[in-house]
Amino acid sequence: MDAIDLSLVELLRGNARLSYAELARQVGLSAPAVHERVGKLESSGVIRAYRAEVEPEAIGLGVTALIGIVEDSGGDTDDVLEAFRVMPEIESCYFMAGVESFLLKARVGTIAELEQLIVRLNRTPGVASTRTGIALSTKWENRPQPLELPPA
Amino acid sequence: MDAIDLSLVELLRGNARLSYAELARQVGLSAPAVHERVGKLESSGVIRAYRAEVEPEAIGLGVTALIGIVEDSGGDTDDVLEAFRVMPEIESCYFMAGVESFLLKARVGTIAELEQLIVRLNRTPGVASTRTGIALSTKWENRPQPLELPPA
DNA sequence: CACAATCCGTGGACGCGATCGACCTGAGCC
DNA sequence: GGCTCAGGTCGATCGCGTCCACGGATTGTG
Repeated sequence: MDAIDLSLVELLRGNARLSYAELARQVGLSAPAVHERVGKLESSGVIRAYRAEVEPEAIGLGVTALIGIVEDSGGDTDDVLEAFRVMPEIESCYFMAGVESFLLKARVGTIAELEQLIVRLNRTPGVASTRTGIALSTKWENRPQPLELPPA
Repeated sequence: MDAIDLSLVELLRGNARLSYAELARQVGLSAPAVHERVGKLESSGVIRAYRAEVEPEAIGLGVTALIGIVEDSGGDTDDVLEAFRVMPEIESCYFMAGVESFLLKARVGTIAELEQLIVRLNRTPGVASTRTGIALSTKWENRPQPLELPPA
């Protein structure tokens, strides 16, 4: 991970569809060299995926909720996790410090669907209680932050 | 937005670097037709961006926090928002229903940087208090959910 | 020190993909 | 029926992706 790798990562975070030729021009290498570097970034797991970011309303997912989960004292955290994993509405899942073991970001089409999701969560073995907050609007999301070179 | 557009969106959410030729094969159209459709999806705002998803630790952002913000009764929400907008550590910003007006997702390199961020947030005019939760681990994040065709 | 091995790059070649323009077809409308 | 328009296909051109052979710097070693 040198400075050129960081530049490549930053460029691809801004626009994942840049051609290798364009990346090469930006970082001052040849296209094959960039191709190889990006390949290594992918296989080493630095770059996990390339995703199109879509307006959620346009695909029928207009309701965003953030849900805190308190675990049962007797529950198995891994079982709870697996139960969450198969719920497609849960887009993000963080394991947290604090009373609430998990914080989930979920997206659904309607409030009714959100209600059903919450019921399912509360019924999940190992879940003691849930606390749901509704996002009235998303000001921004997953904004890539500018990278700074690590102290040389 | 017909079924083919939805397929294109779903394919690009899974892999933003698919070629137009490959997309064309998948949806059963010609490459120029796909090119035009995708162009329209972009300019109509359905597709907002193409981003490489990067392992945060690899770029020195190993600490993730979720921060609830309670606003001052006298504060101006827009001013608070603008103050948040210029803090690059804040990757996501949701305007919420409930006592906490905002929920922020922030990423920093160290706990010390998180401390500084929280201090800055508390000093921001219009902010009455903050409540910070630290993510011990991210189980998954921004998982694209499978699209279902809207009821025809 | 000389040498070999390795890493990381370049340049050339070739086939595929992106993209443009011309043309075709079906639906909606006078 | 005939116009118009939207949205597609086809064909051609040009640039890009990708493979390969080669070269220079760096490092480890007898």
